[in-house]
Amino acid sequence: MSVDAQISRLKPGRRTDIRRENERAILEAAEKVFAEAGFGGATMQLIADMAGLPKANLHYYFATKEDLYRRVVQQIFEIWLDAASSFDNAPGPVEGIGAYIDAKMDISRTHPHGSKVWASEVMHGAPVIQDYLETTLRDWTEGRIAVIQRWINEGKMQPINPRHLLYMLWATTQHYADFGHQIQTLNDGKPLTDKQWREAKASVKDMVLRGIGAI
Amino acid sequence: MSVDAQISRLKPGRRTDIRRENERAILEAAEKVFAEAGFGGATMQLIADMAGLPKANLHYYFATKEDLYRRVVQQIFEIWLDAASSFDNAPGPVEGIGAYIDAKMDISRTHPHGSKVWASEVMHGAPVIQDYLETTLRDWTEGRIAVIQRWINEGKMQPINPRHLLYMLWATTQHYADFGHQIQTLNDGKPLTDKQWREAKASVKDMVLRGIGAI
DNA sequence: CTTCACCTTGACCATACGGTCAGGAAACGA
DNA sequence: TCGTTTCCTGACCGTATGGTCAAGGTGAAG
Repeated sequence: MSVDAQISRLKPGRRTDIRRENERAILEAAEKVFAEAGFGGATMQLIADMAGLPKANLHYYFATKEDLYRRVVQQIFEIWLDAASSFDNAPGPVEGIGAYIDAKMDISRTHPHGSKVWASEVMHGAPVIQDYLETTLRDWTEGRIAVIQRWINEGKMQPINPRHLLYMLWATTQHYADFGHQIQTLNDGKPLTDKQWREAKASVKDMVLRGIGAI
Repeated sequence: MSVDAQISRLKPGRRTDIRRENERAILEAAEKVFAEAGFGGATMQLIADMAGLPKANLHYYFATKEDLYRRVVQQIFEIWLDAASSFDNAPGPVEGIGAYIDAKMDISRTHPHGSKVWASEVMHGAPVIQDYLETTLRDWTEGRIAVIQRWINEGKMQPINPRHLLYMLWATTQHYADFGHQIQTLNDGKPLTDKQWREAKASVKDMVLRGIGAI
């Protein structure tokens, strides 16, 4: 570690703090605006207002609207990859897939904006993160398919098609974020309560795990 | 008599035809452009080019961009409502829900653009079709919940939460349209073949029907 | 042929947007 | 205190977009 880095760690420094805090505020505002208006409908002015900064200041930290958008999308992808670890080191589908559903449902509740931005990005043909789909996501998917296939071979679940199981997991869990507005409307216009979220998670886990013959 | 003349005689009238044909072409182009670029990213010029008409002509048939968009969204909603009839008059969940999955999966394949437009609309808070959600969709949902509850009471399936079953059906079937690009990327960049679509439908039906204890 | 309703479209306009820039303020090290 | 780097921001610019309009074309009815 360099001397500079040591000093930097001991004394965070006003400068560093300013940059970090402003970038954080901008990314948070951008995530919300991109989610609610889409890339084309979002404006730098609106993001700036929501972040409490002049528009010109945004361009100081993020050169272009695309740069800012790319950062937001990457952020979500990393959160999802982290959640994917729930899958690993599980003795069987009940624990592994159960934990994965729990993790993805929690993210749908805590990061609904990010989920929508991702969905929008993919729906528009993934112009920004196509390389991630072809590398990281593809590798991750193949790995989990192998795990699921192993569970099938070990007789721990029915011989279903692992790929379509993954699609069902993604679709179902992300639906609670992406279509949260529709769900809220069908819930008398009120957001799901803690109890209702627990019920949702339990329902999804029950149907999926029974559907693959794991329970 | 020529074929043209025969067709011409069958046609109700040139005027009506022109309007119908142009509106059809505009709506078809608009559905695609709105799906691929979002409402904010779509431009009337691009829709016009794709429909093969001057931009000013679009505004002759559809006063504003919002009007055109609204028509596109309503069109999809009606298609989905039609598919919902698969649910009715079924003796049990295997036939009713099985047919509904078939119908929704077919729509995901034949109308991927419309599905994306709908998803985008809901994700952005349903600014245009909120009233549909609160009336038609809510009524339809309550009706199907009653049907599912009846099947449960009759012992034809496990006592799962009907509401979350519906969400799972919507999420899973529409995923094949909305996230079609991601699925294609994970399929070596190639669209699903007929065989793969049959496999997808079978997998979804198998997992769902088993998940609710109907098979 | 004339009339009239309907259709077509190039040219145009006001606005809003992404992005730039110059000049100044604030923080920091020496 | 002084010099240097980083940060801040009002004013500005070129462009693209949704929408308008007036003039002209077209076909069917009488």
